[in-house]
Amino acid sequence: MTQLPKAYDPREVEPKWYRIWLEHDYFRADAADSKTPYSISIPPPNVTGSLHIGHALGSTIQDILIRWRRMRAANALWVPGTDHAGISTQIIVERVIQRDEGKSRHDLGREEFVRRVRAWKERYGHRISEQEKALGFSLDWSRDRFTMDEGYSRAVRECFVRLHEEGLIYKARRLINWCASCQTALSDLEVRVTDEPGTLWSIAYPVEGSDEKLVLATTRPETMLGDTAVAVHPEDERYRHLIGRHALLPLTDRKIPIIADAILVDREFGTGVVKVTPGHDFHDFETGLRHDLPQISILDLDGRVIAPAPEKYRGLDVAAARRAVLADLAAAGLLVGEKAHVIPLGRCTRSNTVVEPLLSVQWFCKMGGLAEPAVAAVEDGRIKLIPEGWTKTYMHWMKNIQDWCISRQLWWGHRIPAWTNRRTGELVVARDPPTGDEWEQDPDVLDTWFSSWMWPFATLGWPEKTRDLATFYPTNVLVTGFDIIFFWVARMIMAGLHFMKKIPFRTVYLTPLIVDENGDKMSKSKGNGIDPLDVVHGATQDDLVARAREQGAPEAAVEFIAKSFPEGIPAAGADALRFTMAALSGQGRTMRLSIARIEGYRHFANKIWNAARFALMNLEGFEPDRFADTLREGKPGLSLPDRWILARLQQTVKDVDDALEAFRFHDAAHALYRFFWSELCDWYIELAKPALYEPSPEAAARRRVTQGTLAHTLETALRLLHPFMPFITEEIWQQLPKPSVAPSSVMITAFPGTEERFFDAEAERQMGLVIDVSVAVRAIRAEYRVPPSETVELTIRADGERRGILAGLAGMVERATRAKVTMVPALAATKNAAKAVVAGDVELVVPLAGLIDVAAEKARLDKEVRKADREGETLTRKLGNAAFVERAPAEVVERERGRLEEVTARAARLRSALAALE
RNA sequence: GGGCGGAUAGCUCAGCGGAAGAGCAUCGGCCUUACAAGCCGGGGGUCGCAGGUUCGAACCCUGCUCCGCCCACCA
Repeated sequence: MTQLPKAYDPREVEPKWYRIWLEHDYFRADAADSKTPYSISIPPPNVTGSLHIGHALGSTIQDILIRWRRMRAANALWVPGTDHAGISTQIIVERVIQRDEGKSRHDLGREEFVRRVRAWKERYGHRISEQEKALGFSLDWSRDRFTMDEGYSRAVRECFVRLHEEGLIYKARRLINWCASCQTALSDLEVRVTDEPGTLWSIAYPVEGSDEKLVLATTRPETMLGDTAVAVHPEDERYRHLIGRHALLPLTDRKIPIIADAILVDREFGTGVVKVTPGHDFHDFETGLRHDLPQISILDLDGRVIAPAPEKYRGLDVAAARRAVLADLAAAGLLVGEKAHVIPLGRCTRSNTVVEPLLSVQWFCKMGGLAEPAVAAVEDGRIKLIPEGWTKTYMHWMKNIQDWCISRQLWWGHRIPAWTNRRTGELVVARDPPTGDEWEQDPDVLDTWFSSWMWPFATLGWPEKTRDLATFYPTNVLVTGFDIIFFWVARMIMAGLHFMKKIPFRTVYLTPLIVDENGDKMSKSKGNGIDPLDVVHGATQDDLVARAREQGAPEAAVEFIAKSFPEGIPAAGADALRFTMAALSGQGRTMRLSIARIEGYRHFANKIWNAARFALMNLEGFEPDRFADTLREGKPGLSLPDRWILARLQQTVKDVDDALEAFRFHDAAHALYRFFWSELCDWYIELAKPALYEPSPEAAARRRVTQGTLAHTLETALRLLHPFMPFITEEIWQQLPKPSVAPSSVMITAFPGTEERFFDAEAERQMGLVIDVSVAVRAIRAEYRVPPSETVELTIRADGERRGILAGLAGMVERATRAKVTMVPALAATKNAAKAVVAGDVELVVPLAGLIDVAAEKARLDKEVRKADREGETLTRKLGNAAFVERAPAEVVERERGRLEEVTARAARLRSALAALE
């Protein structure tokens, strides 16, 4: 038999098996296979980034599903890939070039810059797949996709052109969110609104041809230079007479109309008057449309004041312009109030720059019509969101969806397939460039999400009618974070239904957000993030600090890292990390992760390892084929522990399968953990030892059956565990003696199915009795500090059936408690003994001459009596309640009666034991 | 302003209508020939607060208090 090392070391085992799995092409799916397809497309990570622990969570869950289904004979396909991630990639590369060469992207020029980003992608793109391999993910690498590879780019153009042909994509001058630092338009979703302290100024606008002044409040006085109206409420008596007249816009020579607009004014600050700046405020933009007002832009793309604002302000940035305007208003006596005010301020989610609403010509996609079928698909249950609570969030957003600004003023991305004729100004949207020199392509690129919303079908070959598409679309599950429900999930549903006429996936499983031990979101700038590879391979404190510095983390983050990991991170292996992910996945919306937790499951891996070591050391002479036949014939020669562990195993198979079916990964993980550790290791293996160690020829049959049960149980458990812990299960499984028909890898074996015939209530009842008795005796031993090496006398008094059962199982109790058991029909009174009562009226007596402190023993028994009495009282009261007996289900009443009987018997036995001490 | 989560043992969380649970931490005893990354045993909770429904509530309903997230002309 093979000798395994004493402690499990994943470092060599894991890469070895991944290599072998790849060599055998086990991850590859065949679209022509007749098995039921089961497919998942991985949410593509940013190609220039590296996986963080959140990816590890989502992908572990996907791999569990894929491996489980593959073992359940599905044609399982998991599509890998990466995303070009427009803005964030461009920013990263720009920053690096600036740092290393002191050049901006404009210094390099568009073509060269894009070439550089591609080179960057080539250099770092492998990092993600290396991480995914280290974590054991069974992705079909032959189908690896990138959102800017050639085929995908074609799909994006096709999508754009079709939507344009259908009139769903249009170009318009609109107010959009502009980030002056990224120099691009942003969608609403890329703007984060926060409440920030600001000031509310009151300004007086003189009324033309009158001494009256209109006082209005604003948090953005500089935008007054772009005002094109003043609005009052139509019902407001104070101003009704001014409607239709004009106000003299201070600091300018313009006069602007006084209009009535209930919608706008209702929302304002209570003065009853509102300035209207359609070029710089979303509400005002709408108001401007309602009243046909001119739209004036007084800021350029860098956020500097431009004409038609008066000459003296031009060139100032927003802050400077604000100071100048306020000073001039004050000088003119028109600044009449100022107070602190909290204002909601939009900031760019990438650069944190304050976002400026700017008038700009952009491409938009009409969403209303696309959203309708996507709402219906979720409403009628064709697509299910898990946890269900997210459905409402999805619905709300979808039912109020706005048109989507899809153009971005970036260089990295899918360039918009639209060309303008330099001579005629004609605009052409087409799959391919028009011929001739006079055509100039739109300089803008598409929002990244405009390519990723096609992910589930574009990765399978769309727009071609591929075999993959026919077989694997729709995919079965989407596993992703809830933070991108709007960005991505909702849009994929819309795109899938629009282009494929079919939902893109049946189930959306939304993972929790991983936060640190303090509940803070993990981020590079804080330094509280955990790199999955550090968990897998381990890292010293110095490693962690050095790498953080190298990646340009702020000094505060470096300090945080040094403080958080004084001992570094111990190598836990991929399996332990994966199991942790599964076990913690049920934690609502956030999931706190700490190294200590992962270590707990590393211990579990070691436990599995050692159980296997034990088995392999004791399976000599075992013949798997023969035992397989034996099991098929029934359960001949199986001992109680054999029958019991096989029953528990079946229960676990059922629990795990049910849990996976219901996407309850934590339930599955806990069922496995409990079974393996608390049942297989703590009880079965311990009770199996005598049979395994017994060398005599007479015991050979017994030994063979025990070996068989142990091997069978372990092998089945490994298959159950495989989706969670693929490496260690493979390593052990390969070494276990198996029936000759077993395939070449555990990953292509059949996932265990529930076999009803192994359920065994009687075995569970009997083992329950052994366990109860053993636990009680161990407690006595511990209480009186009996040295573990010392054998104690144990007298058991039980009646009827229990007497028979326990007499038969005395050997097991002896083994579990290091006792010598004597069964008696009646107890003799003794003061030099500790007593306990279990299972109603089974009495246990452990004589401990010289060790018993009568007072202490009395106190111990008294405590037990009181506990039993309390329980008895509750039950008596409950059963004395006529309403309960009448209305509660009969089986509940029956159970409570049984409990009362049990507790009453126990109390009586304990009392007499107590009396014997008097 | 609105919506959605959460509040259960020292910590992190399961349980979501019929006996309060797990892991970690803690305390005590053990190097017992698979495993000290281990084994055995113990302590620890008016299940956020107040009402209600029910024979029965940690669980369902109503209100309240804290904490977190999301949306914000649309909630």
